[in-house]
Amino acid sequence: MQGYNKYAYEPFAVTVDLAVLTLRGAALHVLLVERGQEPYAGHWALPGGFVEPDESAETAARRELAEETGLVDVSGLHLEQLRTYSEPDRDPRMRVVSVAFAALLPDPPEPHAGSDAAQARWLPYDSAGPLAFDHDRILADAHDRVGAKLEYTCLATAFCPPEFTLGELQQVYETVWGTALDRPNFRRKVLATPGFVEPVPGAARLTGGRGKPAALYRAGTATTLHPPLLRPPREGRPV
Amino acid sequence: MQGYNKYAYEPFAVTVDLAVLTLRGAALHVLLVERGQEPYAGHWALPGGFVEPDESAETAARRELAEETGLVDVSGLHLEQLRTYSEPDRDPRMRVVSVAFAALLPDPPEPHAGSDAAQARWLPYDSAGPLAFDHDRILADAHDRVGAKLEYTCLATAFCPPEFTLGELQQVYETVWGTALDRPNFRRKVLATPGFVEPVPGAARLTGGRGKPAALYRAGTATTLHPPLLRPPREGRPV
DNA sequence: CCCCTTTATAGTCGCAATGACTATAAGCCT
DNA sequence: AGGCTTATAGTCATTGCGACTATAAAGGGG
Repeated sequence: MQGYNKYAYEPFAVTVDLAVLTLRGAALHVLLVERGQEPYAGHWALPGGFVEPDESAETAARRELAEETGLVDVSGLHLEQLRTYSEPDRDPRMRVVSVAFAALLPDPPEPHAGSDAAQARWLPYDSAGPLAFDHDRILADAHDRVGAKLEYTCLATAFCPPEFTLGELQQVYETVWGTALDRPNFRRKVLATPGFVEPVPGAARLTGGRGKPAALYRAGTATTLHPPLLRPPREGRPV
Repeated sequence: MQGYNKYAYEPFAVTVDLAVLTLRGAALHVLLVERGQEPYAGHWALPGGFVEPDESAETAARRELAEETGLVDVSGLHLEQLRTYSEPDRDPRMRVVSVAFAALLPDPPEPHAGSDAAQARWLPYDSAGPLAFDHDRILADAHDRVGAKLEYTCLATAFCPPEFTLGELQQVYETVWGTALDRPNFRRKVLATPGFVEPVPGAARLTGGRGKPAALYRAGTATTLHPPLLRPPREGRPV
């Protein structure tokens, strides 16, 4: 970066790509848009767009998130920069460097088609088939990152509405990790971690359907979990 | 990213910035270059440079790493993408988006001045004063990331030469975290983690200086630590 | 040459965290 | 009413880990 001038560099297009994740029932879903143009016309892709001259990648990502989901207020949503994808051939048309983000939503709204008139919808993570460009890789990286951060941060509450039950919180872990957790142990662990969740004071209870009504909790003030909530170790792991 | 054309976007300059970290004795050091030109002439900055048209950010970072350190073979060094810094005003001259990397070196070579004829040297992390641009932030983020990854990955061996003693490995943790660790407990934990380190078969021993010679180990095949090696919790942490 | 310092390694003890499990409570459904 | 479902309370044994003691193997200074 010493002594460069305006003409010493090659200009790049800079975009953001978003892996917008949410839980629908017991399945992880991702927001995808259908491409209308070549390349990859007819393929599904992650939503995204260009970073404009006066905004940062974070600002651009939040703007795109609002546009694609149709949500009015996205200020409270968790948005996390994943990494930047810059392989020279990742877009066949031109040199595009993309800053990827993961966004976590509690209650998924029905998406409306973006300004580009492309179709947008939620697809289950497992059946999000081959995506355009390197978006399969980005989506997998998003999943890995979120799964890892569940272990040692309070990220799971970002998937939950403002007030939630411990069962819903456990469902987040089980869905993202793809493993079942013991309910009493999960409960003990969460409640023993200071600042993870705090009970809603009024004896508020929510009855969603069957079974005994559960107590409601809010996200606490802590951001990290000490000690972490480790996922059960995989069986076929190298010894 | 639907239906853009060549002229629908604003071109950006894309650079890489490197936080090259190493251990000298018992202190964490970072490789810095002195800027010769405005802005921030005379200030220290992280090494870096432009991404060229035919290379990815990772390739550019490894190329810059070789140039700045003078090392011939940087293929075995750990290079990790941190995040991308894209605030519109982070460079007063023009719009520059920078992909930041952390690089970990075992034995620090004496740096030679880069092609820009700027001065380059190792500085202790703690006395790496105010840096140019947003490089203070980048350096702090690199330190945070490395400290966190020591907990749940085998990253510490990236600071060590091919063969090392457990005392040297412990020194990595103590230096990066800034805390003292109990030696027998550290040893027990490391040896109990399958794949973290493996003993050098020949009864090889290294006598660096005083004390009983220590057994030598190599980095194992594992990449993650299960369960993690947690750093001692800070005292004044919110309850 | 002996002792002292330094570092490595072995092992002990007790508490805290956790996995596996049982039991009870409180709602809905038929 | 009885059974199903989910929430919550608690038990028990094992593991992990922090704190600590002890022994071994080197070098250095009188």
